[in-house]
Amino acid sequence: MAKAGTAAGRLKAAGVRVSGPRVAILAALLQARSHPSAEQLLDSLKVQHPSLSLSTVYKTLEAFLAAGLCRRVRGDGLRLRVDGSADDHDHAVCRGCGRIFDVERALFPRPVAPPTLPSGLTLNAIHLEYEVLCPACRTGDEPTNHEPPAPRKPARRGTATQREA
Amino acid sequence: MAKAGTAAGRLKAAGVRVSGPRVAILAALLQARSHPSAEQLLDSLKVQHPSLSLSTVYKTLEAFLAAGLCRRVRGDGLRLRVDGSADDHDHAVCRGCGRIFDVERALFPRPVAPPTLPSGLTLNAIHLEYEVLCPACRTGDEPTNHEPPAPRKPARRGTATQREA
DNA sequence: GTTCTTGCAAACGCTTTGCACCAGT
DNA sequence: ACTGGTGCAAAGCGTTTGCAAGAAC
Repeated sequence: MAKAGTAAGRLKAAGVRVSGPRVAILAALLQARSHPSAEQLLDSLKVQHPSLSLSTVYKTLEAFLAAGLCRRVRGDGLRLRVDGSADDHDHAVCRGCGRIFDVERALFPRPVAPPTLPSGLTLNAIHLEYEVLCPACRTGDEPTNHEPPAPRKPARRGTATQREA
Repeated sequence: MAKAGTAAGRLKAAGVRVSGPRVAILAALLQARSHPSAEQLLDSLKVQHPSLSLSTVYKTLEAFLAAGLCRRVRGDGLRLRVDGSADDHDHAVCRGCGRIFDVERALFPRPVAPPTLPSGLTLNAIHLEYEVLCPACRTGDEPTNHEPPAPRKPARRGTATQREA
């Protein structure tokens, strides 16, 4: 039986069927400092698992998400990004390059839950996200693209007063 | 010259060229209680502007975003949703049906900004989002889909411990 | 008259799905 | 032996783009 800390062990513990691809994907996820997209995961695994396909990555991630083995990150908008660490923390997204950084939740002391939301809404969770500029993007004033191959259409157009909610 | 409050007036004030479609789209945006997607906007305008095309809606929204006439909302994930009201407020997204509700910012008294983020990140903005259950989705325990035709793959799978960041 | 917008159609990127084969239990 | 994961290819959805005709300035 696999040791508790290993990827295989975690899979068993979560009740997901163990397989080569799954172990590899989970391992990559756990050791990833970035918050990889499906394609980034595939790329990082192509060397050891040349036969691995993108659809397997997606299906596997869906299984992991359902099992609570990773979390979905909002990030740059229109692409799936996952977070291998299960513990609660917030995210800081760089406006320039789209990279996602982990932020200790304690940094932003959040109230215990706002009294009542309008029109009978039941609060489920509060999601907090920091929009930041990372060191690399700050020095070079212009968005210095880095890690992620830049999603479909991230922060471009330095023209006018553009804002984001 | 168009009156200040009208859609045409706002367009002029924002320095965007005025045109039939633009006036119509902005008007629809301003009076929309929901936070429409591009396609929802198109649908709501098809009656009065049958020739309006989806690509025009997208291009127009991009112009509006750049001019600060509306804001992008994170919402349900993989679809563009816009918010016609320019003033600062937060959003509550229903986990069941994906509808987006406005929330007064005052409801969540946010600290003035956390001191420092890790590794030299410069704070740009803090985004706050409530994950809620709306009255309709709460009574019918199962996600009672409503307004938006349900995006690609929103909250489904009642199976396991699924979570979201 | 010049510049920008419109609308069509086609391309695009990311994600999902169907299906036959294969591996885990 | 059975259930469920894998990989391929194709479809799907929302969005973007190229281009010619037309409208705003």
